Amino acid sequence: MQKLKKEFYLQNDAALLARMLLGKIVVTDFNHQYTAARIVETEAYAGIFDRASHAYNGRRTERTEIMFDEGGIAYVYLCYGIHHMFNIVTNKKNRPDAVLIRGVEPLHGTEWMLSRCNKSKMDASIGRGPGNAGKALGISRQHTGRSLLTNDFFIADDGFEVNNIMTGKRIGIDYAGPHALWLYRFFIKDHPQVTRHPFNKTAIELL
DNA sequence: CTGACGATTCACT
DNA sequence: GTGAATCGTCAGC
Repeated sequence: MQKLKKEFYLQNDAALLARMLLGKIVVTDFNHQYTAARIVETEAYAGIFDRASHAYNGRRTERTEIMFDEGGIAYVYLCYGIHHMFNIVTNKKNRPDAVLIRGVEPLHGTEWMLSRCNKSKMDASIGRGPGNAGKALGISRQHTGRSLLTNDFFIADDGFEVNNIMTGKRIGIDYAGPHALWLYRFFIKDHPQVTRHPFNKTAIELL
């Protein structure tokens, strides 16, 4: 299992990175609670020209400043006062791109995931949806800005080959107007940890 | 300081 | 498909 290097995160095509992150493994080992899960659904948020992005039009705030930093760190923010959304910051400094991790397949440390999700046995909801994915991995707002090149928080490649990649419209960004039509969501076809949504029906398979 | 809202989830009809 | 939960963030005054 190979930890992704800094150069990977510095690439400038957020959509391509979102697609390449499918099949990779998120590893967290906070407080000696080792958990690992395979990424099965992502969304790209592409810099200052993307109306769906928090960094649209170059908006810098205390919260979004982290997106303007160099790739290879986490951007985690609170949504609806409940859900901690885990993003991977990409691209060079002052190019505020990010990839939202929307779904993961649990691989290791399922006992920790169960306790974090207040469940007694595994089911498809563990890791499904951006809120649940971060929750299962123990990622919360306090991890925003954290490097993904450390030993307790990183992304790895185990050589797994993803076959059926689908792409479609991003979810929950109606406010983005025409940019809501961009095919910036990527997921593994028919995977149990992929968000159930009407957009899945209009998604198309990549060759 | 205030009000409106959100890159969601879950239970329920 | 509909609606409530819940609070940090942000723009505006």
